Amino acid sequence: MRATNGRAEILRAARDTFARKGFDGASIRDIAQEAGLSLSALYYYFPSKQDALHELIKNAYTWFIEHASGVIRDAGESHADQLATLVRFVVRYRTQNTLISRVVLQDTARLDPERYEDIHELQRASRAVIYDVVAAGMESGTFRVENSEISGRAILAVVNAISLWYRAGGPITAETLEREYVLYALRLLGWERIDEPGELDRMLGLPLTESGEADF
Amino acid sequence: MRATNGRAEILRAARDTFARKGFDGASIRDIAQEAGLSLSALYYYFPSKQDALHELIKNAYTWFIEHASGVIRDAGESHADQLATLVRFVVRYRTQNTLISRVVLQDTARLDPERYEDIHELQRASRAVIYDVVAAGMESGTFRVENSEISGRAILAVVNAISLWYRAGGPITAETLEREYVLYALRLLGWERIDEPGELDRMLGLPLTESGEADF
Amino acid sequence: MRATNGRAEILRAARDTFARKGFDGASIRDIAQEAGLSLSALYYYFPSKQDALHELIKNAYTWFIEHASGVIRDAGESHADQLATLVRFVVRYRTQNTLISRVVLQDTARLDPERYEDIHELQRASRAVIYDVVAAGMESGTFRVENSEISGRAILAVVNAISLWYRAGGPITAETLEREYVLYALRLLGWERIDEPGELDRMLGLPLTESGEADF
Amino acid sequence: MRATNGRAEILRAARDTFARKGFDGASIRDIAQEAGLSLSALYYYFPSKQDALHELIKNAYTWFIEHASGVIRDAGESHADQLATLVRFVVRYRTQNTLISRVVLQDTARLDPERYEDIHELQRASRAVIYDVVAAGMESGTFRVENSEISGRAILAVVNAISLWYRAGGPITAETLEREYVLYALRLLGWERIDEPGELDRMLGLPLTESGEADF
DNA sequence: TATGAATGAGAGTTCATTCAT
DNA sequence: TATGAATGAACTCTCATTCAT
Repeated sequence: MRATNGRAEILRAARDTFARKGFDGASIRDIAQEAGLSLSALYYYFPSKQDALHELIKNAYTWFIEHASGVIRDAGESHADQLATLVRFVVRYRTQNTLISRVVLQDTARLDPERYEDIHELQRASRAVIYDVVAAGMESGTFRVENSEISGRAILAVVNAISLWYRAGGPITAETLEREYVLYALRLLGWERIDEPGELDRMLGLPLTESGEADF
Repeated sequence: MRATNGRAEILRAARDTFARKGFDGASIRDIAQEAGLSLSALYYYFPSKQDALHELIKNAYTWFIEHASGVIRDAGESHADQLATLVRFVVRYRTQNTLISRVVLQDTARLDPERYEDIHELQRASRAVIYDVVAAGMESGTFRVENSEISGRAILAVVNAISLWYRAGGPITAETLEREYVLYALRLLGWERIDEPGELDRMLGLPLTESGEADF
Repeated sequence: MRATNGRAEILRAARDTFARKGFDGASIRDIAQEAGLSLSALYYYFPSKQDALHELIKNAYTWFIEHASGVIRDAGESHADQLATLVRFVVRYRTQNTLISRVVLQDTARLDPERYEDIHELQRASRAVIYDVVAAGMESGTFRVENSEISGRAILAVVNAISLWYRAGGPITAETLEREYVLYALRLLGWERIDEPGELDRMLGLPLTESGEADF
Repeated sequence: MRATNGRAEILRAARDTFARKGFDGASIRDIAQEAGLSLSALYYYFPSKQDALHELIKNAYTWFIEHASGVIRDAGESHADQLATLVRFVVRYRTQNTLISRVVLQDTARLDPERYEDIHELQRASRAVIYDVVAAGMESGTFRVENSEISGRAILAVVNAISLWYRAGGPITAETLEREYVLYALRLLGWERIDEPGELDRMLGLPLTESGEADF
């Protein structure tokens, strides 16, 4: 008899297998083996491979959106502080959840149109979290860029790419990334005070209780 | 002569099909249909699906590396100018070659170990083009960052992501991206002069004869 | 008490599902759903799908044989009257029990050899009911046919086919069928008096207390 | 290398296997084995199991309809002769093509709605062949029944049932069936002259060049 | 050059069935 | 009585690939 919970175990196995081989390259048999279950057991919990992928991606976006809002709220009134905290939060998330991050990045396009619908909305909402902070900073005169979507997307591109190459225990630490990416993001947005002595360190000292570790 | 150039037609079909469905999601039959050829015709030109992917990716990297060096050379001595020109070149490449860009980005990981070997080298060389400019700029005091790999990778992440969302004819033009991304890149590297009046426009006026359009 | 009589409910569900999809096309899950029970509940009552089919068919034949004998007995001494009454009885049965009739007709051949054994006997006995009346009529000079099996089987073919196309509420009523098929059967057997005025009506007026509706 | 024609061989194998096990009970592997081909070879010729069934049934109805019309034409003006010839033709068809007959009878209901559409039309047309003769005979006063559909369907039921029990080489010959069924059919329709001496023999002597053996 | 025919392996999925509770 | 969880075998169908022509 198995100790672990079937459903969660399968999601974990699916996540790992998709991350390694891609959705189409991962067979249901691969996932079953990774989960230590029989092939047909997967079908007891998920009606199809697509459904497993959908749940994985949905959970990831949902978790991210829910926690990101709180993180910004806790960062105070300053738009620069909000953005810095958000970048730190995403860096932590991406470094601590490389596998699901990779799946979301590379396999969302494999969802069939039907199952992509709600994910599309979540994607929007997820991107809006950063776009909104940038837009607010633009209006308040904090950030000097012309288009919050383009600049927001640029910042996202940088942090999202982490999942493609980052490896825990490698030469580049998560802490280094946190520091550098906060610096890059604020420079990119034209917030010159980031280069004043102590300013970057102050931002890295802002409270960020969220560990960034998702529980699925 | 051009009518049914088998080999080229197949590569084009493979590129389009891989871009749309991913390597594992694309069947050889899909490619044959897209190419307007019979299944077996593909095997006359390519011993396997992996070989087609390999050739596609190899061509892409080779073309990029060859042309990028020239682009930098033509940009003159200034490291800032070199970097700006390089960014402009990559933006043009990514906006004009979205399909092959997508394949390289999403399907390089599907190459079998054997065929990945030389590609790995090309990837390195390709990244080195930008790392080297950044490193040179750091040494000369032009750029104020601590790590050329981290900052170079950040810039690459921004421009490479273009292929994931950019659509010709969409609301955001390639010209806009060129301007914004040059701005972001130089700000990110701490080159403050980019925000002086006229400087960005001057850089966008630098000669860049390369169209960015690859011929495969 | 009747609310969820498991066994009976399952038999009903199996009958309906087999009728609609055929034995091999019907899954145990289909039946469970139709019965409003869990999959495993079926196994509490029936050791296998084959057993459910077997019981269904056995019940049908048994019920038919038991009641048919009585019907004939009640019809009096005349072989023509006996046959007419028998035809009427079968027409009623087939129109009122289309589902089980369809199952018996189309799925008896799906019984495995072991379980077919006793059914085979019941089939024989069931057919013998009509063969015997025809044979008796032949001996008494009432019917002018040469082979009671061939002619009996012909009459059976007509009435059995009802289940394949008859639909309650459709343009052709059960009463019409009763009248026409009695006429056809007696004509087919060469009993010319059926065409004398009033004779058919008299026969349709013969007592037939059996409703034809089986209770399984 | 195989001597036989792939497509035809597969149709034959499908026909035999469906006849023996039913559409849902027959696996594609069964058919492949029966055809002496690999599993996947079947898919070279037929896109799906449903398509093979559809083609089988379509061919059968088409062949029948095409030949039946000619048979009636050759039978002369007499509606009784036409009907007798038609019955003889169907008896021959059913005794000589038991397998495809069984498939048509038992597996037409397994066609998916889409593929059933044109078959439905063919069924209608096929039944109309006999309904039309009966109706014509009714109008001319030859036949004394009230409803051509009901009586026509009754005659069809008798001849169609042949495929369910008839076995070449068994105790009952095809010739016997031809004679008996012509007799039954005409009696059933109230054509009393069939019982005049020599009449039945004359009818069985009518020309019927069609062998009844279909070539698929 | 190019194709039609064929194949073994493996894909996702469903099957009847079992068993501990 | 009834169920949730699980399984091995089998299902239809698609895969990349081969080969004779």
